[in-house]
Amino acid sequence: MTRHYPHTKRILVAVDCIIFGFDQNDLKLLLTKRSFEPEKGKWSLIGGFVQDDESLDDATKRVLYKLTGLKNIFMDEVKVFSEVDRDPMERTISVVYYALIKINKNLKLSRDYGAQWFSVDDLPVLIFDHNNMVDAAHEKLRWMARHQPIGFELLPKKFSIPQLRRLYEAIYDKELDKRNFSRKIIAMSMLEKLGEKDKSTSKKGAYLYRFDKRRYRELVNKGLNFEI
Amino acid sequence: MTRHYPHTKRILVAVDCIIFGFDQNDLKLLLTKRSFEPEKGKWSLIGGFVQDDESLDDATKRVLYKLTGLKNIFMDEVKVFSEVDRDPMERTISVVYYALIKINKNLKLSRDYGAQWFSVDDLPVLIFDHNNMVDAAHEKLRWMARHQPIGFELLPKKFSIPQLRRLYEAIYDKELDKRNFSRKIIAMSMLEKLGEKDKSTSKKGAYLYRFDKRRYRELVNKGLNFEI
DNA sequence: TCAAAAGTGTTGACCCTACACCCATGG
DNA sequence: CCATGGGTGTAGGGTCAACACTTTTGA
Repeated sequence: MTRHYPHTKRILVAVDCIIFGFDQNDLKLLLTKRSFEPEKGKWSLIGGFVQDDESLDDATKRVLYKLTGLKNIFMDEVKVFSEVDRDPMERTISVVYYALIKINKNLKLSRDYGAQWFSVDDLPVLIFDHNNMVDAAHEKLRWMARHQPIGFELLPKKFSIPQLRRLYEAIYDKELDKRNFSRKIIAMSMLEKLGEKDKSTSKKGAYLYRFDKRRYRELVNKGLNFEI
Repeated sequence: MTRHYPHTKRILVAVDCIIFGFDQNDLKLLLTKRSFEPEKGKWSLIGGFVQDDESLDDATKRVLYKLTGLKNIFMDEVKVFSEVDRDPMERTISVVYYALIKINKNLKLSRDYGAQWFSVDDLPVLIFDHNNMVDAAHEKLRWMARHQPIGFELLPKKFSIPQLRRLYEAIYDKELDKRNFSRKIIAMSMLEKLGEKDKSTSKKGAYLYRFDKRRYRELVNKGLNFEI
């Protein structure tokens, strides 16, 4: 015997991803050319319908993997967009995620989606309510970056303090005092200083650091609360 | 011509609400006896399926109204629960909201749901993943109450500082220094002091205040950031 | 008159901000 | 040798936490 809840018209469930990356000085996000109707050919977020056998997290991982070839991407739910007419073709609710990835030469984007990086403050018009999704995701990113150590997800494993500062300046769209910033971040003692220097942005070179996740967790257990 | 996206098995979309209330000293939440299969008769969150013609917010408002008779309840999305087998009957994803209401003698709960208030730290076992939903909602409430002035939604329009403090003590499950607390909250100057006193909890009586939303917005525009 | 809750002030520690100069080095 | 970005120290103000006693009044 198969039992069912009472019938309602079908509601499709989708996920859409705001994929952030950081490229030296700019916070960017990845947009794709929509490959199917409606609005085929327009700029849109990457997304997909949730399948029978997957949770929303699974669906998001699948979508991200197909585009970037990466697994274990940092991702976080933002909110659900569910206005009745948001998709003109059929009733679809969409759960928005943001994801953080490291832009570097190893990153090989699938050619299938016509994906392109855009600076967050110079975006094209997107389909449906996708611009609103971006706004919501950006706001959540700012909030989370301030209170959780997620900024490191956007940087290479080894990074310099000035690089980290530029990242936060890009996220907050605000200049930060370099002395205060480095004092604060070092005082949290969750960074491991490496011997090497990064000379790509200056002649003197800047010391490289690594985020020490284990140490961070210890500190949190001792009552540290991260805030930048 | 009707166009459709490719077919997938139907996924039902539901909302579930964690309704918080504050009763003098305790943070409570409202549970109902489930009235349909599966798990009929067990304690559960109040919820409902999203209908064709409503957004998630609409659905949540409808569910809250049917139970409490109230409109304009404060509510906020927490996250989506979407594990494939979370509902044994049929694939259902559920969007969790928390809502804040004022418990008082005007509150007339519908008799249809067998609803009952429970102290947040003395809850029964709930159906499905509802206990996890409560945990997620409670965490979000703590977070939000610290950073946004939502605590007032749980108190009567007129309230005393000690009452407000007891509320925050209940939310954080932590004692707060009454001198520091009242200094801090008054310094934010978003409360309007009224002439009257509340004598229900002491012989001396405590001055009543009102939250001044307009003033609060002004302060935020001037760069205040609320934090308790 | 006493019990019970409300109200109030001070101090020291810490943290945050603002600010300017020297260092290292590749070109 | 000089232009460029990296690195560092200090002082003042503000904020926060810790702490105890007086006030009011109903019972």
